[in-house]
Amino acid sequence: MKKKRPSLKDIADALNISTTTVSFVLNGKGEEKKISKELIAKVEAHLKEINYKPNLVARSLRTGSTRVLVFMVEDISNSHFSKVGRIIEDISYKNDYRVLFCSTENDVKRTQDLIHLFHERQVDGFIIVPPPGIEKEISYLLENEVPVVLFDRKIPDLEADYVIINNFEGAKQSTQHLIDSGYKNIAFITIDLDQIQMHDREAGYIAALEESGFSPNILKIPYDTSNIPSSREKIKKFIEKNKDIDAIFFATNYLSQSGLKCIHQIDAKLINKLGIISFDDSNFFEMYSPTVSAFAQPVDEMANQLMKIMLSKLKNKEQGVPSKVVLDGTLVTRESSLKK
Amino acid sequence: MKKKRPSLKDIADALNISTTTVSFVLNGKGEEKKISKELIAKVEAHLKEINYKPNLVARSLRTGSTRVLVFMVEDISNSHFSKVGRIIEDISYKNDYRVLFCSTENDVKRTQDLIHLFHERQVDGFIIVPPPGIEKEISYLLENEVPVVLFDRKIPDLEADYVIINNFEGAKQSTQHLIDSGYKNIAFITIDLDQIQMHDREAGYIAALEESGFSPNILKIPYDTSNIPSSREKIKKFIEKNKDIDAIFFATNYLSQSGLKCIHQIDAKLINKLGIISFDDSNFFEMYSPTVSAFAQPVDEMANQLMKIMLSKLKNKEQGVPSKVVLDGTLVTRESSLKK
DNA sequence: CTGAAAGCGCTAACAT
DNA sequence: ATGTTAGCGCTTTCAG
Repeated sequence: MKKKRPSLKDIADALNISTTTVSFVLNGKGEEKKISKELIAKVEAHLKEINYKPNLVARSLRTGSTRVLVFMVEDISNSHFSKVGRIIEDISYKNDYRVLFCSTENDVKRTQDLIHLFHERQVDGFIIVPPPGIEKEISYLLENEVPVVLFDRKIPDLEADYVIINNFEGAKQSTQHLIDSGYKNIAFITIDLDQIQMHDREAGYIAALEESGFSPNILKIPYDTSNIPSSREKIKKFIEKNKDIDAIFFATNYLSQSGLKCIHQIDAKLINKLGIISFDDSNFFEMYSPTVSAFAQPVDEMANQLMKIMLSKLKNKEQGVPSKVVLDGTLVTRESSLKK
Repeated sequence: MKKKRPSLKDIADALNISTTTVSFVLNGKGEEKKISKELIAKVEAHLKEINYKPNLVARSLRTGSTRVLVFMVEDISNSHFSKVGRIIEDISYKNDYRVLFCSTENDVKRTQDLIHLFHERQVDGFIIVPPPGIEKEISYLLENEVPVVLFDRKIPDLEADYVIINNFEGAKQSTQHLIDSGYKNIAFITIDLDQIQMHDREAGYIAALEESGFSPNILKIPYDTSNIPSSREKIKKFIEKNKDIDAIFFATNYLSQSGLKCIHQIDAKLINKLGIISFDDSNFFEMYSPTVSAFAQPVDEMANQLMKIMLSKLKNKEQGVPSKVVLDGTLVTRESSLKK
């Protein structure tokens, strides 16, 4: 049963009217264009009957807009990002945009490919968690007046809109919380990545310790191995070597998960002696035993701000001064950071 | 700096040649079309210089192909699906296709929207984990000769290609493993969903028990609440009520994760007394304490078969008899299913 | 109130 | 060896 997809023209021919009329009805402009009630009804009935689906590729070529946005994050399966994504999707939908999700894995090459892929396919806007080294592609988009909003981290020296949180304050508060709980020897396990949000978290950690007269103890793991055995080895060795540590502050939620596993491997009882807190929350933390404290980012607000900026850029092609939004997070205290 | 995106025509004009020539060079058909080396070099140099990006929307409209595939699964963040997705992406890339990922959440409405969204945008093929009730949309795609391959589950009475695993055998083997480990009172916790793969898993469980003369003990959780507190309550009550249970077989990896949390809440020591096995593996199971046994699906092979079928459908528009592939999984035994 | 027709950027059959 | 040109399916201006 060979069914050539029906086109607007086919419909017009079948009804003996012009494609213009069909197009107007299709786009709900019937009233506006003063097409008679009867004709509108007739066309709509026919559209329904043959279950007509317009060819949006043709429409996009004509209108110059795909009504598609792209949401590119480090890892869409990370609950922090997927929660933001979900809200973005809702807001977009209400504004007649669809959103495509993808993971950069913090890999420049992959991110470049994705940006080109979507830009060539004419998506209308990008919301991006930029991996290190992606400045050039972002600038390229900006020069071509493609709406771009960064989040989670900014790119220094780039005049782009962004929504981030105050990483320094968050890290400082988290560290302070451990200090307040009575921990005295707090280690910081982070990713060895030259990104501003990581630097800020480290600085916040150090600042809190210094105020209380404690000294920092930092382990940096290479990013590319953060999910595989070798990084776990590093964490394991670090913990075994530093017997005096009584608490650990992990710089990201996935580091915490790796770390928790290491701690368990070293000694099943160890987890109950150590104070633990994680930057970024995770569903997993509520399931773990003990439940894990975290510094949570304001997911709803981030998504709302992101879309507010994006929609305004989509509306006014002329872009004024970039919006630079810095939000505050919230400390979520659970069992892992109580004094043992 | 208003930069109108350059078109093929702009380039042709700039170089004083025709768009045909530029198009041929752009598509690497220069040699084939016997365009002189010098001209090819000149055009390529210019393309590079202005960093030309073709408008793929226009190309797609013209060629009728977007070279985009869609991979729709229940939840792309579930490691079972994301692993398959990763391989699919690799194979697609090598064949010059890009793939878009999305989650159906097993929701018909959402899946319908996604199918329409992508079909209207003319994607070239769909790889789908079909939620219950999606038959009509799948048939629609089939009738319109859009390549579709189902996986993880088939739709009874629908003549579609699919790649699934032998759920009955897998469940039977898993149950048998618990029996072999000495457990005598094995419960089965599953999702109350009228889907064939769930029925098969249940049947496999029952078959194994019957062969050994044990009797089944099944809890069915409504799907829509599987991730939220109420389902955990159900699991909790079930476990508390059935004190004699010495092992539990969870029908999916996310059920296992919920279940593990419940078990922990009831009694932190309980997990060490109960035998646990999960259908579908998860990264989480290696991290948990104890590590969790699982019946793992053959991820690589599934992805390869899926793409083999998809690529052949993409090549030969005429579709013959649907390919129906049923694979075997592997039992991965870890700490949780050893005799305690 | 409705229709004719131009054109979005690209490809490829057909000319030359 | 390179150019001319007709569309792909749709929107929208302008005419009637």
